[in-house]
Amino acid sequence: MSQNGEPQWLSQSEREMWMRLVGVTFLLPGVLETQLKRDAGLSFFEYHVLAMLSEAEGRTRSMSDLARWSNSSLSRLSHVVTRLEKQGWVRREGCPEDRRATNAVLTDEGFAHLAASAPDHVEEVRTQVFDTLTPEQVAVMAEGLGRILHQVDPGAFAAPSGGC
Amino acid sequence: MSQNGEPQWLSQSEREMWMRLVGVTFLLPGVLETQLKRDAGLSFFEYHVLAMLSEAEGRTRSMSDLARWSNSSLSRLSHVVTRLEKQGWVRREGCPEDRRATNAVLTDEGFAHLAASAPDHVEEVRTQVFDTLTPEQVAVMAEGLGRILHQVDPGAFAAPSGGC
DNA sequence: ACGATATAGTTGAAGGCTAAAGTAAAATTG
DNA sequence: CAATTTTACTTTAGCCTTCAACTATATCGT
Repeated sequence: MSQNGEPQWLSQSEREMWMRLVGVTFLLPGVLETQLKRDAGLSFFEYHVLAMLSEAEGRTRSMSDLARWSNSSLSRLSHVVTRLEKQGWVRREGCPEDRRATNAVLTDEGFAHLAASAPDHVEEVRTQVFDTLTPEQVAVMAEGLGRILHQVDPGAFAAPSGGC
Repeated sequence: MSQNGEPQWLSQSEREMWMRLVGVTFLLPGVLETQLKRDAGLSFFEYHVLAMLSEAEGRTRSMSDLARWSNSSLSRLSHVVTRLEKQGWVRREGCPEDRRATNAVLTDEGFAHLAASAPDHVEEVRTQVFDTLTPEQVAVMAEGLGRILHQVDPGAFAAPSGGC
């Protein structure tokens, strides 16, 4: 704990942004998840995992890389991949070169399910987020959010593209 | 589910912002919570509930209003208030005027604990978020996040200030 | 090459969140 | 004014996440 004098409280403008950022982080995932759960039987996080896999070379990533790309701990990812495996949307494969590693592979069924779910999801994202913003706001927010994300986790989205 | 033709996919710029917003919503709460848990024994959500109470008239809000101010469902809030009550930081009081309603009141101990925790928390927020942003970015992001939040939940932060 | 350490991932238990159902009181409607 | 509906909140059960412990393999230092 710090032992300073008066801390530097947030300015009015910072406070306003902060309250809204907290609101968005609390509420937006739930809203998106409602649509996804209803239409695709997926949680927001599960969808994101499938999406990150679908964009990798060979639709394959090592668990560690997939964890980085989906902003999650390895433990959380492991549990979720187990569930996705039971649904037949993902398959685990051992890596021959490094026998500690496991690759997660998006199955054809998983890809088909993701492809079927994507249009409605994107439409929801557009409705909830981008329809309310100007292109200039999108550009500035991309920059600002990028800085925050880099501060919070310098390793986010910084992984190779294929399997192990 | 929609039955349109090709959906309107995200542009490059939108996609970039989207990935980063998802990253921030997934990771930022966890980072702040690590500090809060260590230094104050509070989850990020619990801290936020106490903070919203501390700013209300008489440090009192009805459960419904507090739920709106803390971006949560009534159910989630009810569970959390039960925990905070066990710690002695919040007290429940029935409302005489409307006997369905319950007021949550921040106790003196709760206020003291919040006051003791606030400086470190604000410093962490500053480090993780505001130190990386220019004032112009803060202003634009406040505006953009406000639009998203209003779309996601028009009722957010739109409640009276005192008890029931 | 050997021991120590780091990396990759899984698992089980504990606790928190969500959704659905339940309770009770107020407001509305015929 | 009685019946219905709405509002306010709590509770239970099930699922998900987190945390800590564990296994196995690879790498590093000497």
